[in-house]
Amino acid sequence: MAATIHDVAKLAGVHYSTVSRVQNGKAKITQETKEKIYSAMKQLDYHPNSVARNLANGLSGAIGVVVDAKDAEAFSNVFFSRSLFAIERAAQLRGYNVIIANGGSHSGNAVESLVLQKKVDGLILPPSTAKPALIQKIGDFPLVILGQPDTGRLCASWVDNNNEQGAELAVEHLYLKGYEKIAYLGGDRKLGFVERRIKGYLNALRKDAPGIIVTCESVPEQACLAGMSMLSSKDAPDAILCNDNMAALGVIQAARKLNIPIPQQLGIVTFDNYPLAEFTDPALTAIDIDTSLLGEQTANLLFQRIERKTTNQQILLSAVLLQRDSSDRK
Amino acid sequence: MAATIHDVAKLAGVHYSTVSRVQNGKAKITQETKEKIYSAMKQLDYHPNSVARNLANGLSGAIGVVVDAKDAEAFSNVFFSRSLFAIERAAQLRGYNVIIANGGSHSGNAVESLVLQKKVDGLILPPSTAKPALIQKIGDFPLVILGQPDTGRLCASWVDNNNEQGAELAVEHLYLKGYEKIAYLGGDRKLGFVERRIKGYLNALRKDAPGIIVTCESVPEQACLAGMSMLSSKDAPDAILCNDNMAALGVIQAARKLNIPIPQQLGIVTFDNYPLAEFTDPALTAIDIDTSLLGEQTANLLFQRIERKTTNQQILLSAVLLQRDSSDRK
DNA sequence: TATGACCATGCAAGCGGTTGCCTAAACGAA
DNA sequence: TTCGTTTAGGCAACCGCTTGCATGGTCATA
Repeated sequence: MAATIHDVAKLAGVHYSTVSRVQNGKAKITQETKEKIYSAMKQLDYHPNSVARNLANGLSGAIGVVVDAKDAEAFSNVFFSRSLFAIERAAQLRGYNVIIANGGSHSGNAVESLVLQKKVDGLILPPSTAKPALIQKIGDFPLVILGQPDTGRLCASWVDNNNEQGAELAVEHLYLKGYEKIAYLGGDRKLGFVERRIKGYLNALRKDAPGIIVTCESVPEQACLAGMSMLSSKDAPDAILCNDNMAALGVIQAARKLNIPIPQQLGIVTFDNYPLAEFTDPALTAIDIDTSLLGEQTANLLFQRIERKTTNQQILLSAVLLQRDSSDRK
Repeated sequence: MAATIHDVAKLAGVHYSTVSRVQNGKAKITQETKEKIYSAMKQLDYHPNSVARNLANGLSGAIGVVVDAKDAEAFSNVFFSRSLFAIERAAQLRGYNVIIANGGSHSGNAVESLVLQKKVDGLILPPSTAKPALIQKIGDFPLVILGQPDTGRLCASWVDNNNEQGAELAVEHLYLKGYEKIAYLGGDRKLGFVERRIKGYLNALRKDAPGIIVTCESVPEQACLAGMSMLSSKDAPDAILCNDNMAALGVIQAARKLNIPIPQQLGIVTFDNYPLAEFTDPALTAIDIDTSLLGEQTANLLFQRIERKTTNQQILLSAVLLQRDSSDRK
């Protein structure tokens, strides 16, 4: 059986509350007493029981990261997993554990159970789970949304990358490279981040340029079809900003079928920098986000909320452009 | 303040131990009493405090999944994240939470703190973390290794996919397709699973066939170099079994540079079925593993160990071959 | 020497549950 | 009616730690 605080106290010849005080450091204790206690701890290989400690001070010592995944793919989602990595690191630094919970279709329940059963001190949620009803239900429980919520008037903290600015960056880059007619392909406009990307795209277009926007399912086949029809129309674009890597793959296929050389006659920039993007032929110029910073900021915002009830904050992180071959017209 | 068991008891007019008994279901309680209690619970929106419960019965209600990652990439590793998904699902089904912990370089410490501070009831470790010293240190604490440990004589449960059989499957497939001289490219033979794949490869080669094995760093550039030298040697292979998707990408590049058509003059099969593999040109025939089953089995083995101290078990899951274009010679 | 200030440590009441033991009520049999 | 059994549910100790309050000892000042 593992040693408890009582064993340490007995061995050190002090009351167990003294041991507790030495542990938490807050309270003046004689150097002599401290040393007796430390040596007893060492001797017994004492480690405080975190469950008991949490019960006593009404905490759980953990934060929950909720995923909204029907299948394993959401977990493999690079955006999610890289952020998770950063969140975990930030949490470890602060002494918190990270509990991951998949809600799937009924993530509301998973969330409620985590909160109501006091399993976590704070939550990180995806926008899809952070519905107003839920937010209201759990009151002012500390939570941060990882991504910008679709419902505009949501009273909550969130951290997101700046999709609008990312799209502007992409369009400006294409103009700079001498492309003149830029289209947007892919995504589902019902999704908030897609709409924001499109907004940025439209913002950055030249005054007189018509927006060409075609949405499609996020698989290469669909994007290829959409790309072929776009590229063979009479006013075909000479550059395409793709909503994701799957769309970009489809466009590459379409261009290949139509014998349009990339980047000479068609420039491509894609959102997301999945490992994939680097290894296509040609390699894809990508709008990348600092997922590590994203996760770190998210976690830190949450810790602030937990430890001293700060007000809600919203953070937007700028995207950067990774220049690769698909838009590198000399 | 959230309602406690005492509030429920008071409202229902019974002793709080009775409420506890109704909750856990074990004990005969009059229907009438039960109903009073249920209605009080509903009225107060009572949810048991899991921390208190855990303290009382000496558990933590969570399992730990340890990752050994220096950077975010290990988290994005499809093998890991898909397994994690399945582990989480299995855990949720059993009422356990999943705590993820990244050890990084000193994962030993993370593991110890989880165990010694009673934060988890069981652990899932990668082979890199499951060193004999650690295993010994935490005694017979329930743990399962996700992957086959490199140290042969390790007294522990583990679950892995059958790398040896996967390699055999690949070689047989290539022979069946009419390829005759099969090489193995990629990987680091210091890693146990690479060695096991190579063993399977050698097993399946025809009696008189010489093994051609070239290892290299797992990036396309290195694999491309290795592939070019292999393919331009005087006894070049007509098929290559790649240790991973990066190696396969490199081989595709090498073949392209040397104008060797795939699959007509060169067949390729790769280990791992990352999203990437499907979208190369040509699409890669891949040795795939059921990561979902892998995670589920791992979790279930752990729960068995936690709930009734079963003996250690080792499970090997068979790999399957996903036929795609890169080996599809008609 | 008496007085108060100060400080290290002991004491005990929680935190919110679980569970072994005990009791009183209910019931059946004689 | 009486006694023995059964059993629903009350009682209280316990899980291991935190923390407000009480206490006794030390020291400086008057």
